[in-house]
Amino acid sequence: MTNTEPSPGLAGARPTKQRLAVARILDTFDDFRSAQEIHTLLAGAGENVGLATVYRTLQRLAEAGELDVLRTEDGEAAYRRCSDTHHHHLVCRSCGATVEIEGPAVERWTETISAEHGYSDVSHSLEIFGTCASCKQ
Amino acid sequence: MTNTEPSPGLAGARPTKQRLAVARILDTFDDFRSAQEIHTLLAGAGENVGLATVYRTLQRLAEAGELDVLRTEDGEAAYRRCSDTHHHHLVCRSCGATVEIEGPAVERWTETISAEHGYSDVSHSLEIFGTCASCKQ
DNA sequence: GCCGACTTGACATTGATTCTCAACGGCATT
DNA sequence: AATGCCGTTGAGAATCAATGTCAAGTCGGC
Repeated sequence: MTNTEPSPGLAGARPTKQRLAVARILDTFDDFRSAQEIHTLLAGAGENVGLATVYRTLQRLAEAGELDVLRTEDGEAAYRRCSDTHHHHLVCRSCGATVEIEGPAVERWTETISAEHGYSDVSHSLEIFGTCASCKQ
Repeated sequence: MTNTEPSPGLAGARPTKQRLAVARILDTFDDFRSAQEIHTLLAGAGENVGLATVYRTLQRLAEAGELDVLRTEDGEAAYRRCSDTHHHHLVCRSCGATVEIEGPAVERWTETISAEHGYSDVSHSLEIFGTCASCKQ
């Protein structure tokens, strides 16, 4: 029997050299990085992956829930690997350090609110930006 | 005595024709509109205000807290007049209808969390996107 | 090894936002 | 009312992330 479930961490996509490279680089950091940054990181690691491919791959992974996406305060998308539970982030504005946060209360709250107003098909985004202790001084 | 407090709704900026036009148009809708849309609305109203000026004005007003800003799911900034209390939004993905939401609990929660992790200078963004009742069917 | 379907990458393009800088317009002063 | 200072404007160029294009390359099964 052939294994129908291909390489892990790739959302079922063909495990091409490029996608593997992206998947690998994602393990080397644990804060949020923009697609452009990731592209540069790859180049620095000797892996020449086209920018478009990086975008495509990140998007696919994000859709598949393999990655967290967030919009920085100036509107760029940033990615990182995430645990599979739904959660939010506390992000340092200057160094990018991230803390994963769970807020069951918030989840319930948003659901109640949207139901109350007749909204369905609801998604929400909650990000907290601040300056972390070490960047403070 | 000279009135030190200039025109209202302009964040203390000089009340130029352009700024007044922007301020006025903001009163004609109560959902979120992108800068570009606002620019077009102005043009449609016969007020020819430069795009750059629209951007500058909106930014200034937003900074002054006269406007709410939010990032749509695809990263564009959208604006609208807001009440002066801090709050969040429940936005319809398809028609843009907006409900203003207050969540003292969330405010407290974010503050506690960030303090817990040593983050200071904290701001947060919480938006809920969904499909409103009328767009549902 | 061969083939069709899926991927890639270099490049062009879009679209929002910001920058530049000379011309302009408030406004306090004379 | 005229003057000068300084903030403001606008047209276009410049940025920059993100997406589209399409021919060339690659994967995996047969």
